[in-house]
Amino acid sequence: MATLQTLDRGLKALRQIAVSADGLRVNDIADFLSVDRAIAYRLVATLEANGMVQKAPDGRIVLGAAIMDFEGRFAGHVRAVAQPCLQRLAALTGATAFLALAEQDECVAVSVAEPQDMLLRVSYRVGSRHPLNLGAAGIAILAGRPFAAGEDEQVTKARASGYCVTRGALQPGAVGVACPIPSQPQGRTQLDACVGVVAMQNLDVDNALPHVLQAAADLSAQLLR
Amino acid sequence: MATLQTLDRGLKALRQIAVSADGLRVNDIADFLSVDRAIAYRLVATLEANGMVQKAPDGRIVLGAAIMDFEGRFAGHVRAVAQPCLQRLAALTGATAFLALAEQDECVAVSVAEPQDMLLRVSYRVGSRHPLNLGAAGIAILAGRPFAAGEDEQVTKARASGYCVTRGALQPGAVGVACPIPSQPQGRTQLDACVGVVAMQNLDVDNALPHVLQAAADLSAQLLR
DNA sequence: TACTTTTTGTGCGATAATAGTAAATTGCCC
DNA sequence: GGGCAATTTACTATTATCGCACAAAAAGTA
Repeated sequence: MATLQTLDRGLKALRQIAVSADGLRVNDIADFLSVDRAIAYRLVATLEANGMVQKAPDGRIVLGAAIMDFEGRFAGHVRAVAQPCLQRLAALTGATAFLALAEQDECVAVSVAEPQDMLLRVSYRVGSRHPLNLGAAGIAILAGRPFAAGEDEQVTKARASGYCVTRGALQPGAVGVACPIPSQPQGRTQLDACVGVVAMQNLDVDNALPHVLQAAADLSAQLLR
Repeated sequence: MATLQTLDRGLKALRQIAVSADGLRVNDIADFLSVDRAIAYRLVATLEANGMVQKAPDGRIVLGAAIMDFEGRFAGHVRAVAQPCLQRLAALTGATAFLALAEQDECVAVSVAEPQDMLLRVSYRVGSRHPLNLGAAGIAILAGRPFAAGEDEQVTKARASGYCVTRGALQPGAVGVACPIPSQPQGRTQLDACVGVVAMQNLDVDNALPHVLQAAADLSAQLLR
């Protein structure tokens, strides 16, 4: 598949700028791409002309206002794609199904489906957030990332088993089951997201688990090409 | 300043894909850029290789998972830059100062500063959101956008005057003053954001207004270099 | 001040990357 | 299978890009 060198370099630079804590200098970009500084200057100039980056007064290059056009947009897409899958998951497990994304060091519920035929159900508000290291959802997301030194033992265990079960972590009496959305075999992108269900103590974990894993696989296929 | 044609086209395509409701087809991109379809295919292939876009099963091109690297990042930057300015604004007005961004059709509080020396203060939780057409913040953001047919009269008025005052819109007894963050003279990017203050009924609007306007101008200069 | 170093930016010719044509392949609907 | 659209490849002229070298400004140093 034919790719374009100049665009490829520009996108790699842009992403590197995005993930850097306080922006990059032109030299950093040139080093990162292993290209001459002149090229980096022209890449930056083009990114800047499109509003994707801007220069801080001290010369650091940081994200620009045009990034706003992307804020929330992928999450919105994820929500739309995930909804039918979550509804199926909720119906199969009789529990509240959710898809959550990592945002900085928090876990955000992006999409939720509640079972139709239950008298009592746990509701998990879309947009609600909690620390990543709390609850099945956050732990599952961490487990989807590469091993990090000093990580919680629960995370290591969840990475090995592919899922995570917590009881009463966020709410007394609530049981959560979640697993990370795996990356695709040929894909290079990792989603930093998880699917799961949450219910009262009566949740049948053994029944729910395979459905959650299946949902994760389905979503992976749909969201990661 | 020298810009790179290939990168420029790729970025324009990417942004167009982002703002489209349900993705674009290759033909749309070719038309939009006024280039041959073969070029559009190569641009898309490069964007796709970088995970910025992906092809839906039906051929539509939508944003890809790599966009996650940008989600929340610009908002985070905005928050950091805005904080000192908001603290000043809170001190000058004795009211709670906030910066809010539009996200889809909601208004999200991104950064908040409360006055130090007040016994009672209104708190405006970071991350809280409400419909854009409700409250001074949302109306100010709408007023920062170009005129839209059928928009609320309040918005039109706010666009003309450059600010918006609401009483009891979100909470009975609360007064809000907000104004859009203007675009820079030479800039082409619009921020879709607003600054403002919110307080109890005792807010001295005549005193606060110039400070709010000044804060908006300051932030515009800092965020939209 | 003068001098050095770093950072930032620009001409310009050679050349490799791209554009754009046309042709081939694939997938899909009748 | 045949027709049609979507997608990909092959290929060459062209031109956009590369990357050296050079310049200007800024920041540091003595």
